[in-house]
Amino acid sequence: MSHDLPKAYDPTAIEDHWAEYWVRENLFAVKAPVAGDTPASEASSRPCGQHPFTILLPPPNVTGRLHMGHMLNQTEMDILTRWRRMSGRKALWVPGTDHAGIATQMMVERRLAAEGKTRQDLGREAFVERVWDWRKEFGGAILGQMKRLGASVDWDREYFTMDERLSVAVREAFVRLYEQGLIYRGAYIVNWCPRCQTAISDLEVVHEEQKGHLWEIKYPVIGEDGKDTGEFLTIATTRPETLLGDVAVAIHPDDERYTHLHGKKLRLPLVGREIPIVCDEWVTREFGTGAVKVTPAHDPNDFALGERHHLPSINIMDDSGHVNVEGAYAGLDRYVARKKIVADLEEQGLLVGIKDHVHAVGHCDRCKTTVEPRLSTQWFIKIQPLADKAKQAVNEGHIRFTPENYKKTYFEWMDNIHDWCISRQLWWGHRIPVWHCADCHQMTVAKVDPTACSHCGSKNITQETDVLDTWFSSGLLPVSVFGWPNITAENRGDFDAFYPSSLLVTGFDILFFWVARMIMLGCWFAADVPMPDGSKRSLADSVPFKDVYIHALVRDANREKMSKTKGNVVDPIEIVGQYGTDAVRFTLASMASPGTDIAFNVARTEGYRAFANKIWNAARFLFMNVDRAAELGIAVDASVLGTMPKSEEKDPLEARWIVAELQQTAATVNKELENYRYDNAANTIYQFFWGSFCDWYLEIVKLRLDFTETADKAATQAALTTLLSVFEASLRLLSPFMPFLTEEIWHAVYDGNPPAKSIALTTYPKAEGDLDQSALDAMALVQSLIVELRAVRKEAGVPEKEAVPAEVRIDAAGKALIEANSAIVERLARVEKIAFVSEITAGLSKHSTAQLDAAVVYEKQIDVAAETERLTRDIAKYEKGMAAAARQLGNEAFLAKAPAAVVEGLKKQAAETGQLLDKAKAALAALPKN
RNA sequence: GGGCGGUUAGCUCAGUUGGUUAGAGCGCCUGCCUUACAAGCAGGAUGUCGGGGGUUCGAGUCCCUCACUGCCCA
Repeated sequence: MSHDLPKAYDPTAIEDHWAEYWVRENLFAVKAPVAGDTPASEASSRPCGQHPFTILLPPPNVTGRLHMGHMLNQTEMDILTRWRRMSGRKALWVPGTDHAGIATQMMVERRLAAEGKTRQDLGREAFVERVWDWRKEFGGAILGQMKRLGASVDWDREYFTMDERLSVAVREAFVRLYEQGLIYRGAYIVNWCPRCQTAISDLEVVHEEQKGHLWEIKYPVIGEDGKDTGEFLTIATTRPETLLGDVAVAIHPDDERYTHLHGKKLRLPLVGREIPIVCDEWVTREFGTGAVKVTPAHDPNDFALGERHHLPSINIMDDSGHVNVEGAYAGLDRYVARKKIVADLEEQGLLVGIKDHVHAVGHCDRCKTTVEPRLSTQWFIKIQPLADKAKQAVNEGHIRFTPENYKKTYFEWMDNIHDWCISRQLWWGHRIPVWHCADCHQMTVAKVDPTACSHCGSKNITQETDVLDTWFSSGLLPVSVFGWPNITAENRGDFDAFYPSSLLVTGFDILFFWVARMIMLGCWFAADVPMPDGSKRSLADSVPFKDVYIHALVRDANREKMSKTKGNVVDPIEIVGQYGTDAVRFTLASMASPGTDIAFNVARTEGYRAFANKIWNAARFLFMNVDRAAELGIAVDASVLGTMPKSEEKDPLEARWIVAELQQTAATVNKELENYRYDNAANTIYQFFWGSFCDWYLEIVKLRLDFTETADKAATQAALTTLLSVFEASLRLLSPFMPFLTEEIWHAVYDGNPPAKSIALTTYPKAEGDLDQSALDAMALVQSLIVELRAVRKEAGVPEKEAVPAEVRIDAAGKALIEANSAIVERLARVEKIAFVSEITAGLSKHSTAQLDAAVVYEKQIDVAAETERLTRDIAKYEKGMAAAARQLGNEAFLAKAPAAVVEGLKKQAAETGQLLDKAKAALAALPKN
């Protein structure tokens, strides 16, 4: 690595190289501890900081491409993982993908369709093989993108939910739950997607408000004699086509309009079937006509009502949403059937009215098809026992949510949880380990494929065709990636070391899909794994993770949700190509305030690319000086690198100051990261690097870098040493946020002989020892003088390059400080000589702070108008401040009740403002009148 | 219908348990190619903290209410 850096920072020139290097060198792999390595006694007595930091990547869909949400998610995880690793903890980040049942099957079916084939043409086995082929070829895309972005994961541990070892866990979990009586099979109303032709869970249904109609239909009342009485009962429905499956009409028992109809029967229009009128308090009298048709096979509420009244269920639709009952509507699509039925009703004079009606309609999360509630035989998990445990885990504080609000959302859902439909009518996924016997019709549930029925011994058995919901397998990941269920004395090292994981970082959109289910399944199954010492595992040790950090959504610059249809999707890889990974990461980090959505604006990214460039150029400046020093035989002692820089009393002010600033910055960054305040942490570093290090320290240190023959070589060397050590520590501080840039420069700092393979393996800066407060105070005064002198120069119209004499009024201590550092003031404020006066010479325009007055001696006429405006504005500001202070200080109650420090502070401030006000008034009065 | 949030500078957002006269970045205006950086340097302007009421010595912060707005669940 050479000190020769191009003038402008070009991320594309360095990023690919480091991304490949990190993977190739396998830098972030964490070896599996040998079982018994961590005896229980040690495990429980380890100080908290020594626990490995373990984090699981929320598995992206294997068919997916990286989007901005992934990048935010991964940036946050990478920052924390790199930070923890550098802070001395063993840090393990496990990556992987999930098999995405429906999405992947769809993908492969689409390819088959291009060949003019269907999956049925291939048959199940050949089709699944095709999916594996597809996965081999394309399934790595999203992880490839992750590699490019430099995620510091352990690639040796990459998982895929269909892997053999994870499939073993899925089967084990199913069998155990079944044996515990928590899995059952039955005919219930489920959400059916007619396009995907599978059941989906409640969570996979997206409800959308939609304009529809409320059709009012007359049902003829049948008399005692079995003939129509001529009377009608008018029902209201949003789905007239399901009339074919009606088995009753329900009214509220107390609805006086219909009391006379109790016990009567109706004739189902178009069908002719006799159906009863039932009374049920579930009916809302105010809705529609107060009479509702009951179709148990096609509506969950009707299903429940049907159960209560022992009504039959008539399924009128097939898998694809077409009418499957004989007659005029047979084979029609549900919406075609609706039209025809409405038309027929109208023709028969049974259609009373059509009203506009807005209602929520369920759509398939995956393909947006309107979901059909449909009676079918499915597999369910009896969720309550698992939910109870999962609630307890959060209730007792074993799992913490950030932001905390999500705890409430979690409980809200857990308290209203329904049994989980886990079967899917797909071919791609974990096939349910149940075998049906053709002879005794019993089911055999087994971990190992059986050859005979466990009940009658018949060999005439066939495996269940349904597969499991993908979330069933991803819900098991926290236990399965660390070896469950095979936790034996020999191979339990991973589980002992890494379970429970430390943290889960994810979006709120999968809080229920995944987070809640991991908690349920994790608590349930881990509880049965004894602790390393053989003792029973507590709930605290059974949870899948200790912390959950929920991040927000990445929106576009106008705060709109990104969507393909709107065309406002920002492709992270594309943006990274333009601005560099580091700049995009920093953008996301600096805006990642918990609970707030991120409006992604490239203007911001541009700003952080500029930041990267700033650091790049600071490095160039440094190297230039190191090289010049080397020519004179001045070398920097490399032993100061890699540590927390220190300063001594004898060091120049700027050296003591920048070290103190670095201390403060490191302390703040560590604290903010501890609290998941990526935004505060990033902004603090930005402020330090640019606002303190570059704007002030570098400018001052130029004074010390004297390479002339007469130079004080020791002083130059000391300055260079501080410069380099602070810069190197700053790189380490920034590294989790900008890993590429810092890696590149860090290697250059060591000129090809780095003490480690990567900056990511060095030590994170941490505040040490006492803070040099006097240096901070002194520098603040020097800075304020420089700022005022610059301002006053500007107002006096002094050309930028010209140095002018200055006048300063300040107390004795201040004078001593400024005199000792006059070279700094002269260089940065561009003044040639400082005269200390008891009063600024009349006629010079001056600037004042509470501590000092400053002016420059310059011939140019004062711009009276501008000066008048400025002073008038200042006076208004000070007067407002004085009024506020007077109001409070004049209040007896305030003086009596407010803390002394607040009162003192206010008094001091009021006194300072009073002085500034007087000075401003005097200055205004002294302005020449025109 | 139930629940949760948001409303602070032109834009995007901070603002810890109430405490001194409300902050940042970007953008904007002015002047500078000052040998690390024009992706830069220096200086500057900008707010009835959504409206109303209350508690308090003191409210951007706590309570009530209204308005607008976003999300989740049914």
